[in-house]
Amino acid sequence: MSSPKKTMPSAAPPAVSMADLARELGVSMTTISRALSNHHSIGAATKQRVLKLAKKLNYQPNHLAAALRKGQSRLLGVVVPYIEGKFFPSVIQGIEQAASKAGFSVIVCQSHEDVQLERRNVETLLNAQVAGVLVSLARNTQEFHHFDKVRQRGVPLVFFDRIPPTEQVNSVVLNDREGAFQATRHLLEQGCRRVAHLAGPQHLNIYRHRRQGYLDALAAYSIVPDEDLIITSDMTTEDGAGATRQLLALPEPIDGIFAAGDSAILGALQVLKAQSIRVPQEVALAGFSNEGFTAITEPQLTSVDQRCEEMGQAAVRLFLELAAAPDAPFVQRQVVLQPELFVRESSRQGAPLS
Amino acid sequence: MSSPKKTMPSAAPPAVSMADLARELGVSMTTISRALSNHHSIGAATKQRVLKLAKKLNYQPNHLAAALRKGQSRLLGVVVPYIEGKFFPSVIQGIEQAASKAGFSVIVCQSHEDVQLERRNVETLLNAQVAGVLVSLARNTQEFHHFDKVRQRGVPLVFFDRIPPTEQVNSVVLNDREGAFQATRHLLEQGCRRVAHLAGPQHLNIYRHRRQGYLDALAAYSIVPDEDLIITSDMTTEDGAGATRQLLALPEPIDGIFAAGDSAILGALQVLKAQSIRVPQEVALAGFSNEGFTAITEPQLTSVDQRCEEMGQAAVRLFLELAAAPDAPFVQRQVVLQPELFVRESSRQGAPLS
DNA sequence: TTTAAGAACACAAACGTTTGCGCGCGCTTA
DNA sequence: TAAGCGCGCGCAAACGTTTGTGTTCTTAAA
Repeated sequence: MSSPKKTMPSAAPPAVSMADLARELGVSMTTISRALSNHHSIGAATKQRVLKLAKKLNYQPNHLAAALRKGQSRLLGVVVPYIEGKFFPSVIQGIEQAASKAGFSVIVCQSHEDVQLERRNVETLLNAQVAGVLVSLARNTQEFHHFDKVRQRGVPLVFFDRIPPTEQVNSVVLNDREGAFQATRHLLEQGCRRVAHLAGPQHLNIYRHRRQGYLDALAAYSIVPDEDLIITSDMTTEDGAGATRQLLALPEPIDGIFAAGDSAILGALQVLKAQSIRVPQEVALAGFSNEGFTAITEPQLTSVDQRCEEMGQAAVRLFLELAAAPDAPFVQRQVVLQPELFVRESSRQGAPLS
Repeated sequence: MSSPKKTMPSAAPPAVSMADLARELGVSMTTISRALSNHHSIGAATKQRVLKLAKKLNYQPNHLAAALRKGQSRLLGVVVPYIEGKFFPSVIQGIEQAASKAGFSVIVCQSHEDVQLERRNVETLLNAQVAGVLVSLARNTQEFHHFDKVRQRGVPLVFFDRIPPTEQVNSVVLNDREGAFQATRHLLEQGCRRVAHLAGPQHLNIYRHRRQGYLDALAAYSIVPDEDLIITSDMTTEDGAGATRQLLALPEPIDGIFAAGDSAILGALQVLKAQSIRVPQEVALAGFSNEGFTAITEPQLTSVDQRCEEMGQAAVRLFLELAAAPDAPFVQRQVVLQPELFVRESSRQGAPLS
């Protein structure tokens, strides 16, 4: 309204290109290109002139053209199952940080736990000529041929958190077994002797390892695992609630629950409170992921932190290594992060009642 | 290990291009290109042959080249302050959905509430030749020249949720005033008469409107607003807690709090419970955003839902409209979504004690 | 003084598409 | 029978970079 400009029919002024700079300075485009990328065969004086003019004309490099010519962009593709909750946003956060430090931009896709969409996402990313692909698998991904194309094109591929079981791949994971071990051992240290486990889909490495950690901790205390105390589900809040009701119906009562996810342990907590069973006095609880809400339930929930940001950063580092040596023969690399147990009221003996 | 392939030094097989298809079929690249894009000047028979061969050779179009030639890609750039919590992931969800339906891919950037990063993100997106830019402003963005470049390049620009105040822009927003009005009126209907308001930074449209809604509701009940009852902050949980302590120190007690964000109302709840003040009997609470944790606190928190997914979808629709008529003179468009109040225990009179 | 070497820059061919224009064919219409 | 028209397709020039291979000087070594 107060704007001085006329109606301006979006008169898109053709962006200034290297050709413009070259014409203006009376040199060739080669010189411009090399000056901007700080090539050694360009004189210091010329470089200065080019840089200065570029600033003045507000030259913006066309990354598309560069990517086309070089067959590779400065884009990093990421495929995650979803972005709700705390985990994936945080690891994306770590990825963005490390990537931007290395001069890469990040493009994020969600598979929504669907292998079909995952497939399409990978295609999309490849067509966008990404320099690398970072993937955390969808829940129902049991077949991995859609990743072959990535490698065939020579694009670095890194899996994180949820990784393929048998394939030779580069990956960064949490030591899920250790995290589960610590959480379960902690419950045992608090005096629990009948600790149940809410397990996730066992074809996923993370849930398999968490279950193993649980079993290992029991073994360390010479407790023989009771199959009735291990309930496998999709780990939603409702699943956790249902499983807990099932556990409470057992003839011999339980005194602790370790869930492979925080949503499930939340469901457990809700059922226990509804039935006026005191937490942690009668049943102690521990979860996995250190979700934001673990600190605001009553009692607050003990949980295993997954080092989300470190995971993202590590994935990018791994990608950069792979990108640095494009034609190197494949050697499997895996970085394993150490989890950290956050002990809160839901498992601490003598914790104040709410 | 069991893989039959040799060590395979990442022998990237040169991707099959339109030139390959043309050679194979003995036609020109023009024909290939037109056949693939279903151009009318290509015979049906030829189209079939091309399509078939493309499938057979697993031809993957190089979007970069196409984008370069056409000066526009099928990428949609999104800039948000952050992706934690529920709101932005959900709206991104809506964006992805609508975008993929229209054949666009989405690239997400976080500004981390920093105008500097926001500026850089916009640059990055433009250099990636995105077809459009969708933005929700960073908290400290008070100056908007970095968006001029977007329009200058003729790239459609849509703001959502947090939009510039004075500028002539296209935007999709929630009716924040209405949402705040409903929440506050609800508290008054429950019998509250001294309702406080935890307000956010007033240079942001959303917080200004929420405050106005609060004031309007008071006016509807002929209550003159008390400046002591309006506390402005950054709306973190700590801010909410601090503000609540401040309110409790007032000589005349309050009986309700409406916060412009859920984190703040959570802080309020924690302080009230710590001081054994009963919610909602002594002080009723209502927040804004309908975050996930509002359903798991005790008591559960009343909150205003922001129609996140609809917002994302609407933003994409707006973008598509703008993209359809590139040279149309600018006319300001704004779509306003209607909020929905979720009434829960924290405000319901006669709600069961936890 | 001759020669080799290096510094500083230019030529031109790529990268894989899209698209305005042109050309020949067979058909209809006058 | 000649003019006109639409169909189906090819030619070649873009789009904005990067880069291997020159080319021209200047300078140091032989």
